[in-house]
Amino acid sequence: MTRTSTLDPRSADASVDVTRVAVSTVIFTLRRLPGADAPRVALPLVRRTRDPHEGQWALPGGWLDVAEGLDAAASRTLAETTGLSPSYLEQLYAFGAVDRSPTRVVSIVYWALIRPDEASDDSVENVQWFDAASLPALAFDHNDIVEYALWRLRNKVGYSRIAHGLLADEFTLAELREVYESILDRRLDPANFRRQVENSGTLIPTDRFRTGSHRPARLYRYNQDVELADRGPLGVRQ
Amino acid sequence: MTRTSTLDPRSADASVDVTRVAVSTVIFTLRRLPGADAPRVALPLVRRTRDPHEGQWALPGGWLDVAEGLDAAASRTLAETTGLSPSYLEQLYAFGAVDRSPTRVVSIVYWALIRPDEASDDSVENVQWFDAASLPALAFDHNDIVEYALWRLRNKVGYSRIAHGLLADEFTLAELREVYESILDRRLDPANFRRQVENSGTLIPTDRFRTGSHRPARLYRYNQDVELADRGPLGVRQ
DNA sequence: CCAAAAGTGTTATGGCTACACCCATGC
DNA sequence: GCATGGGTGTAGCCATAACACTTTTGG
Repeated sequence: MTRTSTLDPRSADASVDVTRVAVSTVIFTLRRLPGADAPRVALPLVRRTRDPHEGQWALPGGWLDVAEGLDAAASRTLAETTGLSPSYLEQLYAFGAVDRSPTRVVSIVYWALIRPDEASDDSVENVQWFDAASLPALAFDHNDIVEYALWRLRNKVGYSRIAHGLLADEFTLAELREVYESILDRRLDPANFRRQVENSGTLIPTDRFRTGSHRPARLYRYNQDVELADRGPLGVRQ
Repeated sequence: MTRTSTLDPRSADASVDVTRVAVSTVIFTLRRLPGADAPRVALPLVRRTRDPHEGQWALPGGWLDVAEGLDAAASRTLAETTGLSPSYLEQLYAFGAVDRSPTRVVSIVYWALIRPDEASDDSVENVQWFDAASLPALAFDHNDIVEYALWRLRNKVGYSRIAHGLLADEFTLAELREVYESILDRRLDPANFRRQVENSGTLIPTDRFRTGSHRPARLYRYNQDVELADRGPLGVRQ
């Protein structure tokens, strides 16, 4: 492959009048704040160290490499900027307004879920976790993007089983219910929730129990035969 | 704005090692075939006149201009290649597999609906309407893309009111039901369909009736106050 | 024993489905 | 009149919601 340096789409030369393709990801997890009872939706942001919006917080991402697919680019840029590899990753939307950046950038945005234990806090430089409900002013149009991702998350939790992407392998029904309650921001009836999820066939009961408080709760595993979400005819393409 | 000709992303020079951004659209309409009872889902394809897959049928589209948003590019390329302007247009997915084209192309794909009366057949050169259920082998990964768009169409018709995008301003309940039946490929109970759609509050009854066969059927209009589909916090952005 | 969460049972409600039935028009 | 689609009524079914109730642990 020949590559002329001046044509490298990853160069930050603003005088070059081309459209560049970036890939960003909105990663959600649940965080239990010290004083709070219910966990909250949180996401990691990266402090920008370069000119457009330098110093402001932005979604993790990077330029699309000429020799990699979109999904691969999302995974790679995510790992490079935050060190995270999500349990669930799905394309969200392509943002391409002319004025969303000083230079012309089309961003293919992904959204992802990560288990709380995988969200290694206080590790990588320039990365910080924020409460999704109270974000600062982000770089570019990233506030809008997060808002849209949150909408998709709340929507999708209603008709698919993505909530499992926020839990460890084994979990109690109360923990699963807590995930739904945090995302939907309303209480669910424990009795009805149990029956719904039991009848869905997505859970496998184990012989183990979570002890420590009151009556022990049975631990469940996720039934891998049932997909997290119906993505239609799109498989692991890209 | 300065533009170096060799950097023009719209040039078809395959030796230039950059990622170019294209915009394509899957446009659906309903066509009543001569001998058939029920209308069928149909879409227009464009015969390729250039090298990659020359002579094969492909989705209408074109290169993204540096100074236009994604939605605008979809509308423009659609009008340029087919002369159509849809009643409903929504982003579908960004396709960016490395091997989907000889040169690296990321395609932002839209899907659209058009009313049968607007689908001016036999007009534009190199454009032909195909039955969505029996397509030939298309250029690039366009067969997969159409399959995904059909999946989205069938999904979305279940929880939104996009079916109106395939009808004229005034229509009978039987005509609206026929749209649903064609997309979902199954019969719906006329009585239950009537009640469902009446209770949804999306229809405004008029004083006019469709005559010509048997008992006249009341004509309805679409209630503009209710959106065709909930797109979440994304408005008319781009 | 008591508090609290785990887990079960029961009833009401509302939407959907199936289908019987009446209405109005063309022929 | 009669065939046909327009339009209404109704009973069964099933998922959900609300909530009373029992069970099992920690303290």
